Amino acid sequence: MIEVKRSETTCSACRMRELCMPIGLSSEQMKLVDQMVSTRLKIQRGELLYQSWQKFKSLYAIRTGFFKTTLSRSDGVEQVSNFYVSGELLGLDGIATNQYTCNAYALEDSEVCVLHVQQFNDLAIDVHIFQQHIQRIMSHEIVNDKEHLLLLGSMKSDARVATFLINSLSRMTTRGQASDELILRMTREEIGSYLGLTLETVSRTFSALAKKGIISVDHRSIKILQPRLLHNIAEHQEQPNCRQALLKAHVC
Amino acid sequence: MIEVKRSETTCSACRMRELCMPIGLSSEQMKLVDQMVSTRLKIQRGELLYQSWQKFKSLYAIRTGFFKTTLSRSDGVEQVSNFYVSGELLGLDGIATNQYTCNAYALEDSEVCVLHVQQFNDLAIDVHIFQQHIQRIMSHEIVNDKEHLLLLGSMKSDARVATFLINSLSRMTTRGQASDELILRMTREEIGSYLGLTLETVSRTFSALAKKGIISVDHRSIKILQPRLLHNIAEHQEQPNCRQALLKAHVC
DNA sequence: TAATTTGTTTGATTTAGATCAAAACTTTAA
DNA sequence: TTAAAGTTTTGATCTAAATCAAACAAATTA
Repeated sequence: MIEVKRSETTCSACRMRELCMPIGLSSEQMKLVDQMVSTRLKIQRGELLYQSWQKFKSLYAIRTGFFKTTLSRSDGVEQVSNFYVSGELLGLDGIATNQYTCNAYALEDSEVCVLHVQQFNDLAIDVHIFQQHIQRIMSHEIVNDKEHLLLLGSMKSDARVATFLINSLSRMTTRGQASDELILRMTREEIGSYLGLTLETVSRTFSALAKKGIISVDHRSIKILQPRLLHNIAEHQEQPNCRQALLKAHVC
Repeated sequence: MIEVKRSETTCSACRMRELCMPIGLSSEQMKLVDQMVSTRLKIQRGELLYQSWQKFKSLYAIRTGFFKTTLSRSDGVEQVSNFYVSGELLGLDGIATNQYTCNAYALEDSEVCVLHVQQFNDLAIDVHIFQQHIQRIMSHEIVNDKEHLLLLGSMKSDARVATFLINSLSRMTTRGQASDELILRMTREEIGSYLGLTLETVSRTFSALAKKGIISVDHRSIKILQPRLLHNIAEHQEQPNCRQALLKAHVC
């Protein structure tokens, strides 16, 4: 009876199980996971899912929708730190200090599965494989952040924008149908903040790429016409610090 | 007998146990951890501990010494992604993909405890509390990376340098004796790479801070004379994107 | 429907920090 | 001890990207 009830209230369509938990749990263990992710939450465009300094209570698996996370500077300005699409996990930054360290906003009407940390901990005691999986996801987050560090620390603006387009596209295609078209869910300002650029520079770079015939831009719909050339631009990161490149790698 | 032997070969002086593993393991479990960290490795200044794309075999707890990790750009130039002091854990980035994603260099003669991943996994099955602890360390790494992202994405050069000095000092003092003096183990070029600046800008910023009497610089020894003012500079991050600050936080 | 707000593009100008250059200082090697 | 290599400082110049500005387009709201 509980079984039947759960099949109604549970995240059965939630991609959590397929995407985030594709590992060998017994059906007994899987039931526990199901119970854990049974709470859903709808959240509207523009709303805050959680906020920096709030007590860490849950992880959130995105069922549908689109999110950005931002980091708050001491002067109150927020810098976009990442974008998250359906199937991805929000809130991992909270584990370290039991407080969230960024703010998560829905950029479109979204639905998430709530994984309460208490249930999560209870479960983890039994299901270490689950915990190992979370560990893997966290390590992935570290790897992503390092890539982003590299982008912010040493790539010039057109390489940053090109990298952003390539990554956005591949993220879409791994989660859905392959395509050369990209629907951006965020503003130029949010892209700029994410890439350490102003919105004007982002806009100008889009225009320049379009003029060269590498992409076509129709408001928030971007078509990648010459992926090869776009990759070249993303990789052609000799400036700034060309001198250093020369010294160390004998390039330039 | 094994007990006695272990006390000789084991990382008893290794701060691993105190610093990285200060959690409630039974003495039985602690024995397992001790066995696991019993392999030590000496590594000389300038040498590579592990390298990007190598198979992930171990985590390394720094016993003594100082390390930098670098990210490799596709053109071969390396950007410094972090510095690590004794008591900290190297190699967490390898868990996600079973390959290291950065290069770890010793900046001075160092000694590490080797945690072989196989032993590590076997142990984790028994000692989930250990695994939880690793999880916490990883989450901390994520939090640190996010802070670094914020620095690279939206702080101007003097705030970056001030933040670097403050963080370096606090990292030293948490691990040792409190002091207002800081011995840098890395070159200006490495600091610049870490902060997304050129070595000249780092040097100029040091000189400017010294001229103002906020710090004093004697080659690689830095004395913090006015920590209050240094904090102000680190936090005074209104530029760049002053307009955005104005729009969003009504500052400037 | 017009009115208002929000987001985007493009142009002109400015500037923080990069680049280039050279001298001075430190460390290591011979 | 000198030599050679590596590191740091400081100055002059240049440039990529920020800032300022204004027109325009899209999305919301009245």
